[in-house]
Amino acid sequence: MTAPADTTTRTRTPLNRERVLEAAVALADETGIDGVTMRKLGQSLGVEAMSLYNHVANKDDLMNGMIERLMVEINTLAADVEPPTDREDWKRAMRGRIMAARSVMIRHPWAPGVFESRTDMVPPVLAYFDELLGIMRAGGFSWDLGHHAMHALGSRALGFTQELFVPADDDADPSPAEIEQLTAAFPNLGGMLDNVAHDPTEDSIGWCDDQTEFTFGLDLLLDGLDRLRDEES
Amino acid sequence: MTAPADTTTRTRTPLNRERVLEAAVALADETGIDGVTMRKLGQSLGVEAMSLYNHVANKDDLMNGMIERLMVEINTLAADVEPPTDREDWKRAMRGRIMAARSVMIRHPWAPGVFESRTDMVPPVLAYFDELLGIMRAGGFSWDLGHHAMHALGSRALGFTQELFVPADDDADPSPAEIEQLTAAFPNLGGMLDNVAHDPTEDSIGWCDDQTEFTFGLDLLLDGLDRLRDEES
DNA sequence: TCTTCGATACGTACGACGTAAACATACGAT
DNA sequence: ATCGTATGTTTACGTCGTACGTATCGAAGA
Repeated sequence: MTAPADTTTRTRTPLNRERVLEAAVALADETGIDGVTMRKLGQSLGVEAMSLYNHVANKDDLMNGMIERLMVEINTLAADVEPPTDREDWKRAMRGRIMAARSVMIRHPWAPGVFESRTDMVPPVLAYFDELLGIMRAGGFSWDLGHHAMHALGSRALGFTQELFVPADDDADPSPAEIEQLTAAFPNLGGMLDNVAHDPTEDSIGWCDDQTEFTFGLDLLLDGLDRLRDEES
Repeated sequence: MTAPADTTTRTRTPLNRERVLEAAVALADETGIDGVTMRKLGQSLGVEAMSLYNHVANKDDLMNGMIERLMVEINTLAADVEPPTDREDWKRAMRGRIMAARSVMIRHPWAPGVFESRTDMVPPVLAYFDELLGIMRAGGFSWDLGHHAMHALGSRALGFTQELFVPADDDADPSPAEIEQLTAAFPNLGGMLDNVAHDPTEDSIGWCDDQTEFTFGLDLLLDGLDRLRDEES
């Protein structure tokens, strides 16, 4: 049954943690996070599922590793953003780093969900937040205000916010009949749908221009924090 | 084997969707959302797992139903919050409703996770958002600004934000050694830990006073929106 | 009163999942 | 040449969601 066939002809590329995580990220990009099972991940590496456990403690550890990889990606991009040049420049430096994080999140749509499900303190995540906090400190924030600021930003600091409604895939946009029904039951939401411009040429997931909404909320917070910082000093 | 024993003595209380959802919420409250499996839910109702499918299409539908129940709870509380009395009163009315939502989320700690994992438009959720939007409209918001506002608030409108780090349960608070290590590697985070007051008498999950941070972020956004509304008119 | 039928509950079964345990192989240092 | 250690395989267990067929029951019609 098991002839020692190819052991001589092919020296197997050795697996290691990095290759496992890389494959996991790639698999998640292709098939979504639910497509990442130990069996399928093994398959994508030409290996049995249990072999993965030599490089990863368990599935939780695998997820943490995937996050770690993303964070390295983010921190690399963030390193290209100019550090603040003076006390008033904190907002620009911060915004740049957050938008860098966001660009990575957009490349890996499964990532926000994984981040949300995880509560462990992964070092590269800490490094990222430490840098944000450092920028605020350099901008004159008190420890207290900086602390509040991190909470106020929340997941926005990592470049994502909860998408309220992602329309089901079966028909991307709601039909006119559905809209009419919705407008009747919920007049304010209906009015909004009628009156808010939805430029279909923009690349937007569903109805709203993600980028616009994200920066709107981000700037609202950053401007508010800027005002508080001024009052503080 | 199967004597028709108790069919005469006991008329079984009939199951229905409402009872199933109620039991599911109770089970989630007791054992966490992962404790809610079809088998265990059936067990808690004295019924086989498959019987539940007579009242619930599938597990997804069950989850939607649980959310629906929570939203009814929220909307009931929100109905007690005075509607805005004049154009300037929008912030109070909005804040009250959001804090009502928050009180429900705190009673059901599993709820944010379920909300985050769901993308369907459950009617009572729409009703809630419709009401928030109505309050803003009554306060003089344009459709556009109201729309941006909902995005800016994000999950905060439902009374929760992503908790960045929930310390592992094994030891609730990090040990001094861990803190020292962390401070060394991440000076800004370390400085914050050293300098931010953490009143242990407050009921706070871990290090930060949830309520304080939540209202801080919420007010930051509401104040910023108020300023934009003023500029708009 | 007896029959019939639709709704409801049960029981069994299947495939997928994470992973424990025992085993096999390969490799670098002695 | 040998032997421990790191790595990959095989088998198996328990749990999950749920498809499918059967049994039971209350109410309506004969």
